[in-house]
Amino acid sequence: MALRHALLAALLDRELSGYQLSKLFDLAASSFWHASSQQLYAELAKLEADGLLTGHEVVQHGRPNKRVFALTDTGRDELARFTAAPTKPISIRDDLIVKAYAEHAADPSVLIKQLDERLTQARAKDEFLQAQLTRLRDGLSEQEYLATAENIGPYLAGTRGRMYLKDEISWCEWAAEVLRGRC
Amino acid sequence: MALRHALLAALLDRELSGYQLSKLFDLAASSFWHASSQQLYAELAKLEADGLLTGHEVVQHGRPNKRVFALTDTGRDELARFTAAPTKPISIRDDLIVKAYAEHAADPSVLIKQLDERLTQARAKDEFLQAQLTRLRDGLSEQEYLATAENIGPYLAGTRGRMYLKDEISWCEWAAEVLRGRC
DNA sequence: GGCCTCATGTAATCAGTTACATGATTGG
DNA sequence: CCAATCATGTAACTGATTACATGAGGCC
Repeated sequence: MALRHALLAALLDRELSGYQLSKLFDLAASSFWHASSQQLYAELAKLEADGLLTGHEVVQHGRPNKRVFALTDTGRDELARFTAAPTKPISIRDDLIVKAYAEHAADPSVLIKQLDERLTQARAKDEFLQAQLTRLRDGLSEQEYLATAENIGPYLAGTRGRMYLKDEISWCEWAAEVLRGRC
Repeated sequence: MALRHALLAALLDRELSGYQLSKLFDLAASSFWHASSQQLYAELAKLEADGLLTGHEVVQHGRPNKRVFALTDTGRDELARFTAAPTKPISIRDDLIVKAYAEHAADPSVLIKQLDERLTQARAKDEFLQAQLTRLRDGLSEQEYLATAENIGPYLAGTRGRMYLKDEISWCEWAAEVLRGRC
């Protein structure tokens, strides 16, 4: 039930369909949580069955109809309860770091290739995310935005996502450089 | 089988027991992978059954005997194969970021408390990890160490871990400050 | 005598991934 | 007519967590 609260948070002040949520939780697009569409539809059904969400059909023309979901009062309470509960720290579980750890057994060029690939991916994601944050700010400076905006949660989360991506970028650059220097 | 390769990497140039590995993969201590002791013993058994590791009893006096594990040639090959295979990017799945995303529904003071707690944990972990890295360098500067040391893998991985922790520290500080400024 | 570290597991459950599946509509 | 986007799932499996369990020895 880990995705559960991420879904409640995503639906906090808007209604979204499973498909729209699958865009938000997309691996490339999500700064705060990732989930596959299959997992999303399954969890949405559970959340509705548990009374934390209500879904209703939206008739569309020119494209298939959809079901959008909204928080119920119970859902809102559950989200508040979750927020107040102690948070366990996580650890990164990234195969790329394991590969770096095993550098001693690896062909350096193979490892460098992996680092370069990740670097490219991270740069692309960072650009995307930066654009999203800029759009959120809507012309305001960060300071103005954070002081005045109604709902800054997504901006706080997105900023954390960008920090992670920036680390990926600098670590990959640095590690690849170190390895190149040893060949 | 995700822990699998982390275990192979950890045993790359030393023999360790399940218990020693459980220290290495401890939530507070692990810069590159986390696993519970239960999971470790289960995975070690599988790895031995699959012929990637060999275990042998070490008789101790003053404390219980232990079984230490070493890589087999097959295990070493598997690790090389793993390193060369494409690496999927991961996404952070951190409840704390979800809580920040849901800031709009939360009591600010509750969220600030959560950020402060995480901040304290991250600082403690970072100090621990910094000490580990310093010990690895053994008097050398980072540059010297990285240029001359035999096996720099753990240092590369540990550095990534520290970057993550430093982000946690600055993000928690920043977000808490932003929230305090809005009360 | 009680708590901590060392040492190793079993069993049940939960969370997430992978593979497979379907069908409508829009745009080139 | 073919590919892309919109829209929603089922089923099998893998990986990780949680709860429970045991026993020896050292230290205060």
